[in-house]
Amino acid sequence: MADHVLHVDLDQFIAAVEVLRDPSLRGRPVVVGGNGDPTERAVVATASYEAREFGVRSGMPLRTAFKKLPDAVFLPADHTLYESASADVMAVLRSFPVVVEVLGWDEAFVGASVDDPVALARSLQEAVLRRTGLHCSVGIGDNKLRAKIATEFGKPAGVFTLTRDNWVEVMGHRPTSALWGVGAKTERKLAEMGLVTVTDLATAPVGDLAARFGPRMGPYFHDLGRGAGDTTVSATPWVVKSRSHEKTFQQDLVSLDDIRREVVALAHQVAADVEAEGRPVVRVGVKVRFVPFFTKVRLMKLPEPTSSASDLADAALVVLDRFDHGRAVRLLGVRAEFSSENVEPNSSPSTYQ
DNA sequence: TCTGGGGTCCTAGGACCC
DNA sequence: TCTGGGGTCCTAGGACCC
Repeated sequence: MADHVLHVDLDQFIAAVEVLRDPSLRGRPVVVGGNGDPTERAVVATASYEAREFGVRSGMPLRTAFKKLPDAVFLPADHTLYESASADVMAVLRSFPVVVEVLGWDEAFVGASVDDPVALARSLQEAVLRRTGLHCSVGIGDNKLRAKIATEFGKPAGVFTLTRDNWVEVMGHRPTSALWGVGAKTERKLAEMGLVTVTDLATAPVGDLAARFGPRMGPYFHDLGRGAGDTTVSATPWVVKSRSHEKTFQQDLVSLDDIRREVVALAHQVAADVEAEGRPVVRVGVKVRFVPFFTKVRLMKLPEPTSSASDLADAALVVLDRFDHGRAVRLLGVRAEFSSENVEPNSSPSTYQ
């Protein structure tokens, strides 16, 4: 049982990996996203600190970034390179006597029973830097939520501790969107209830929250306000529940023949992932983003589980037929969902106050 | 400034059965 | 002929995160 939860987050991960590959990029504004062509339909995956100074942000259309900063270095996203760098980092973390739960390419929870978690954090940072050349920040908490939030206060390359002892002092006055799990939409709905700060949320009657957000989300938001959360750090690999591919077209698709052909192509990409996964698919979904920009998803339960590429493509076409066509299409996606049976159930989440 | 791609979880409503 | 509730399955939509 871990006494401390640490959250390790690589600083500027993608940009930093690109600089390692090409040291001449150091100190220059670097923007990674799409195919590296700033005139195409794509968004910024990462902007280096130098690029951020000019207002370039991740999620921003590449065309917008180009207008703000035409002299930046625009690079294509190289997933293979980032996966490899990520694996190196995780291996360094696992070389310590700790439990490592990977959260994504550039972050992980670390569970540890130690007397001095700050010293452990410093050791992790030093080892990651020495063996991979990458800087990271570390949050220390008494649960995952607090550790995750703490990391933001440690950036860049620092360590910050957030526990029940300083939760109210550090977080109480901040907007609810400072919480991991509260986005812009929820922040606005909470504000409509008069709940603006973290302390407002923490002291709101849980019944009011349940009435507004439902029997699970209401109490969940209440817990977030108090900083309560899961303490379990698990090294068990995550079992994926679905596989999908989607594609935004540089020119909108108009002809149904083109649309059908692209759906079949996406279904075959998904089928390749499904085959690699080695588990049959029970539902198939199709996503269509129509012009100008509204998105619909339709799903279908399959008559019986299958991994066959032609079955998946046929199902995707059946689902595609259920859309109202007539508008141009800017994005198509195909998703395959695996059965949730025969997957060990998640251990019941424990909370820590 | 025209808005990616890959995931997860929760909610609500209709259909259907008993 | 009209009318109960409860439970489960399925689908669409919303929200969030990296």
